[in-house]
Amino acid sequence: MKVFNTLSGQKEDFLPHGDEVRMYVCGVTPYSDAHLGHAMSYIYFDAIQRYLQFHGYRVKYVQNITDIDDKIIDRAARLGVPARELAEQYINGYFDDMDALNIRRADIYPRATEEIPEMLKIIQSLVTKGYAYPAQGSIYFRVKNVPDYGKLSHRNLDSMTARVRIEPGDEKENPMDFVLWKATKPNEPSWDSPWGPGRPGWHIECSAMSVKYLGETIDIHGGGQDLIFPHHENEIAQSESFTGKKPFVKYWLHNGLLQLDEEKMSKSLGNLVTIKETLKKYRADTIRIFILHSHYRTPLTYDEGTLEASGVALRAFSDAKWKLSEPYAEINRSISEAQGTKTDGTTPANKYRNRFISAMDNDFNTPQAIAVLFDLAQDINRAVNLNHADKVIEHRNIFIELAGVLGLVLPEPERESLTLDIKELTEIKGLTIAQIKRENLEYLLEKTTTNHNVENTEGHINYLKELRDALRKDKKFKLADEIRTRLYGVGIVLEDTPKGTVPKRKQ
RNA sequence: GGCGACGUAGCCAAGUGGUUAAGGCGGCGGUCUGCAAAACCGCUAUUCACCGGUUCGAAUCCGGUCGUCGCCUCCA
Repeated sequence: MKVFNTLSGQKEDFLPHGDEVRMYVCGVTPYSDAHLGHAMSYIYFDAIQRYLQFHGYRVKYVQNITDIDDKIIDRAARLGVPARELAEQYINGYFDDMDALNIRRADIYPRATEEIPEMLKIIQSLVTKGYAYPAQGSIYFRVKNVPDYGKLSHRNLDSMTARVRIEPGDEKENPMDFVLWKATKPNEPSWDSPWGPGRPGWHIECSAMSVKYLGETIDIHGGGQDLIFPHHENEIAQSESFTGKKPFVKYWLHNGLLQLDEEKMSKSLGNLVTIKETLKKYRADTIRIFILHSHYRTPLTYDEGTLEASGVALRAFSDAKWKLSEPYAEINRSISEAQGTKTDGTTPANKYRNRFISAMDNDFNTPQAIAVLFDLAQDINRAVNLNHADKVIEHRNIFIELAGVLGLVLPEPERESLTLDIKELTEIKGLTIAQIKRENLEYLLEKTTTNHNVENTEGHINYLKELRDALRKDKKFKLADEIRTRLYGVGIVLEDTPKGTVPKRKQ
């Protein structure tokens, strides 16, 4: 298995320290709703975590929550609520989003405000060792004491310093020094420290949490490419100076950033689409296919056309997975009972699993992994067409397994609910086809097309379907087709199969 | 200015030295169907931004040009 390591700039063999992979991914600062860029990053790392487990590793996954920082304080002050309360609200929203996207929870979500003692311990040690110095109640990290500072972002102090503007009144020794502990300002949350009241700088929490929960050297540290500098660079400097052990992280994995139009999607630029908004228009699986169909290190552009295409792809996956359900169930059940259905890992279908593994072993190539799913889906459909039940079941099992590794749910379409009975229909239901008057049909179509409340339209749809079946039997195709067309107009597709008509929602 | 990445069909997107350049969306033709839809079958890049070079051989390596993006300030 190979992974691309930002530190070396190359693909390297993945050799974790033990049979448990220790993985840390930078989490969010909860002061507003998470956007699709966050979803992208966490979906990638979710797929990585799932794949590592599929591969046979145990994984210990830690993700921090920066629940105290300038933006939280500003926003809370503007809204007149305590910072803690604001953070709590958006942390809950964040977890709702992650759950809705079927992103597995990390094992531990440490919060900055609950890890202050750990951070102070590290800061104290850094001061003692000369890697940090106090200035006006704050503590700064002394970057020039770290000879290999810049190794992750592949730059050196001189080139960085040349570009930095020196701000007047800056108490730093060197403009590249960064704050470990911020002296408190009036009306801000603060914690006691040996240097007076204050709050932690941003970078220190990750060092503290990583060391505390995963140890002094971990296997994977992930995040967006925008975190490489300064955040991760500074984490390395702090952590390695504190522990005296290198490397702090064996493999640095960074995902490319989501673009909106010509720019990076970001909170500070304000050009974003939140996860909640996106989930109103697209299913979680659709979003996942949209994201995973591009490699994690490549930037991806938010595009509704591409999302729509992902939705179409999802429909194909879903249909392939549920071929054994109505109306195919009966056919396939009889065949499978007659022929038996064992799958033992040496079947021809296993070549798909091997292709999937080769793809994912090569720096988590999810686009290729998804291509394998398409090929599998095609094989399932071919087997269904030929009534080869053994083959259907064998391929379907692998399909479901591999789709699951990518975190795709592919839930069964809800068809039972189409049998709801609606009061207004009962009086019409007694009529025979010969008695159906144009007005009755118009009435039903009107009911269906104007009422977009799903609960109340199911019964209408189902009745229209029955009506249409009867019309088709009577060869009244013009009217039957009109029903189909009108339903299509409100997002209902009627598919006629040899075993009957299946109503489906357009994706 | 420094560092990093990218430019592959109408669109999205793999491939990074060697048989016919994955896969998806869209489009076209066919099978099936009363007609559709879905599914299946076939077609849809002699060519990988452009110009040079290395090589028996390059989309893949090297140099240059043009264009795009990210980081260098908080940011997944």
